[in-house]
Amino acid sequence: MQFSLHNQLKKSVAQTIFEALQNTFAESDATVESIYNMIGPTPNPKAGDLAFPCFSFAKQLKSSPVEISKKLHEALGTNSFIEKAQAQGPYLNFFVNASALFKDAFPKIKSEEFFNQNIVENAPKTIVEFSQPNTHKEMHVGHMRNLCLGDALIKIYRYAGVETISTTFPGDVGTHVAKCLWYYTKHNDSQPPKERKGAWLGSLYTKGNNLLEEQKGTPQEEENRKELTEILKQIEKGEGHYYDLWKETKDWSVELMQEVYDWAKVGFDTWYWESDVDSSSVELVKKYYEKGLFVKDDGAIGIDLSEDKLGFCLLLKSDGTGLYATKDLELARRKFEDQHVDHSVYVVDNRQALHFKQVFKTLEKMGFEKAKDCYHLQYEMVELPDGAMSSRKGNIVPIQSLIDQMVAKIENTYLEKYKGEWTQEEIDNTANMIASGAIKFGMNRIDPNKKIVFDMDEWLKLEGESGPYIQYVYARIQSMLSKLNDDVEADYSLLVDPFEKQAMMLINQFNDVVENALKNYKTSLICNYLYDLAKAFNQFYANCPVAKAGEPGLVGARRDLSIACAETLKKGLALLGVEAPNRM
RNA sequence: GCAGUCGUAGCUCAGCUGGAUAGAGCAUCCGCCUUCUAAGCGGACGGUCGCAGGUUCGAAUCCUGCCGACUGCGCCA
Repeated sequence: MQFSLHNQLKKSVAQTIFEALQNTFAESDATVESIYNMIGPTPNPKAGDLAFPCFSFAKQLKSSPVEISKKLHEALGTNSFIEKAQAQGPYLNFFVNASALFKDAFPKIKSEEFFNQNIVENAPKTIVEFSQPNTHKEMHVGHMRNLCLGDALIKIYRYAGVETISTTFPGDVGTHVAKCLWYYTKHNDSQPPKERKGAWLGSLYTKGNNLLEEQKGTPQEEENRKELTEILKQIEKGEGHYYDLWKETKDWSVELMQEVYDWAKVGFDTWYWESDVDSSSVELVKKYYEKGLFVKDDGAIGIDLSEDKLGFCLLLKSDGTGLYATKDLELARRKFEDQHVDHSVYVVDNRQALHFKQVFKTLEKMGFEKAKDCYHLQYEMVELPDGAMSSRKGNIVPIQSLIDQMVAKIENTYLEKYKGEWTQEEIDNTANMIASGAIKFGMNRIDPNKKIVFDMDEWLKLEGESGPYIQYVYARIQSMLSKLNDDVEADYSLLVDPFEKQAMMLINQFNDVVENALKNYKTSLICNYLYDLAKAFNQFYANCPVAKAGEPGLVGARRDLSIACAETLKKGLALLGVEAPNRM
């Protein structure tokens, strides 16, 4: 992916360096763009705000980095964003005139121009597949990580100017469904509840699975297997009482999923069902088998990928039915050919790493050019302190239970003081907004390849580096602004406090963070940044009075700085799918 | 056995594609509400960056080996 030079400060400094370089070292082949990408942070504010390391030029310019830095410094032209430059050893450091920068940036922040730049150039049309829950099971907090990750990624892509399709691929067929329906028909004697039937259905799956395990090795085993096969057959054929039951119960699960999606305000442009691609994927594989790409081995059909060190990828079982990989081939074909995407991202946990390597390699061998633009965004599991969560065993924390406990905690502690003053509706809305913020921020905060050990008590603490911390800053700013006379004129040159500067510099970095998040598929970078910015605002707020700043120009300038912080935080939270409440 | 991911403060984690004195949160202890929401701010305590080599002007970051944890490896999804 190609990125634009969207950071005005860095672009302008890069231009200044470029000119100095041209004037001093004619043989330099550095471009404004290459310089832009080399400009980085300094270790501390005393050393400056931006650093330009000169090491990489040493060889080409046959001069020491220290010497280069010195000469560049002497040749440096003026730049309105730069207060002064300093050659410090091999680094050329710049002290930014943050108030000049802010004066330039604030109107663009207010008009949203700052947030509407194309960060990506020549963006490839992208599809992101995420949230692939199974029907007939209950969604747990592990599924939430996937949902939060995928949704944030989509929003970041779209923010950056990439046309993106969001899609989901629920597992509505397979042995888990058969096990659930088997128990439902043969052993269940309770009635489905009136509400949240999907959760009840999920518990039947767990019971069914346990009973089948128990009956292994008994005369019942053979009979059970026959029954499961019969269930699967009827679903595949689309007729019979099991098929009818499947259709009915599937809807219960989908309702439950939809409840979670609605709560999280996540939507999908396209829903692909496993049952949709089931038979067509088998046809697809047969076609390529006839072409000679796939081979028969031990009665089954697959592709030998051992020369790519990916083993053997099985595609048709000896009974002629397909597997997970089979369906993913057909699904990928549809994404390429029906949706015409150039770039395809799969948000799936890291246990599928080999699966996707095999699928992508197979697609490549099938002749799909876009196979090389497929990316498996893998993430580690959410576990409980005593190990992995498993619907099979029944030791899960349902998403709903986390939501309910969190909303209750927020209403009964933090929002308690507003009871009577606010309407119950506002209290409910706010509590849900904060709970959503806590969960989404919490799920995105951790680097994807680190596992999350889920501890309910920890999640219910809404202090420190959390979504509500950021939301709280936003709400406090709104509250402060509402009490402020907003027609005083700002004099930005009065913003000279280090805390003010810190906040202004961070705001300027917003789009750089988005760029990095995109480059590295790391939504966690957005979280880290928002926390830094919120923290910077809190420090500013604790040290610099706004309303009682004294000089009117300073009141206006601090007011605008607060507005800019609030708007940037709000935009950043939105990238995580988190709303910012006006009061909390 | 082979492959992948991870190993930074008591706990949970940042540390961007190597860069200048390793940073937060939680926990513990101490201070700050007669001024803009204390879900906050400040301070103290706390680290041989798993171990050993290597590359480099420079390594928590890259390479190799070892140790440890987790995951995956043909008829589940």
